[in-house]
Amino acid sequence: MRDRKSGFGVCLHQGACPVEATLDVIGGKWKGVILYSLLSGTKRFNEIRRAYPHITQRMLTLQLRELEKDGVVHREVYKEVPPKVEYSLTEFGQSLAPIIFLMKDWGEKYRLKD
Amino acid sequence: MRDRKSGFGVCLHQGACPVEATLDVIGGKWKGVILYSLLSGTKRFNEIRRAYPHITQRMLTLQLRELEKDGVVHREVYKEVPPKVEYSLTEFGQSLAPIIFLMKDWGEKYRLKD
DNA sequence: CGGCATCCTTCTCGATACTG
DNA sequence: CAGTATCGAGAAGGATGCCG
Repeated sequence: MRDRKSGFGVCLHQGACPVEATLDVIGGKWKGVILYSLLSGTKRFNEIRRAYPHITQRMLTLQLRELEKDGVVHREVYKEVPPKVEYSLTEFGQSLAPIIFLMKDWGEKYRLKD
Repeated sequence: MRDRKSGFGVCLHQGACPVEATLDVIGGKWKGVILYSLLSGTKRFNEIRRAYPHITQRMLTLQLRELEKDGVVHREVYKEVPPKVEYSLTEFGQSLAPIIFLMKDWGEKYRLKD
């Protein structure tokens, strides 16, 4: 599913799995948390890192790049020293908010079920 | 995230990522579609296969087993010849319906954006 | 600060073949 | 019909080090 180049296109044109199309955007290993943290506002790279220390720097970068490529996250680079990069949701990304919030609610409600 | 044995427990007890808890349940490669197809009612194994021919038999089995383990899908085996196995959502699984539907809506709305 | 490059390990997934 | 078993390729992910 994560394989946008091959599998996803096929999936889309079959017109049979809109759910997968959505999961393709938000289903990455850390994308849920990243999007969730950006829902509360623009964040710097290390702000997100501090919020989720168990995400490696590499993974955070990679996932953010994919989210950027999918058009849900905006990356603003300030040409300063030291560098400053801010991430925020695009308007398109905001359209995912209801889903993220529902997932948050569900997770909070049932997390202890196990 | 898929790694329930190590990562998930940690995530849960940190109490910091309810969104991940949800994605852990529905974020598997084919779980979205499977759940979506079960929302419209009980299905036999090969019914789901026919609906999504690009899911291999192996993967369908594996994903269904995980969903069963998570308590969202019920597996009913009829002791007949030939065998008959029916899959349905548990009541717990039904609680995911709003999320799945939202994801379906989003996917339908934005699938052509690329 | 916010990365990227590299190496290396782990895991996922598909293909194929076999079974009650 | 509804699986299970096994193999192997490739992707995902972690650790580490370097850079503007």
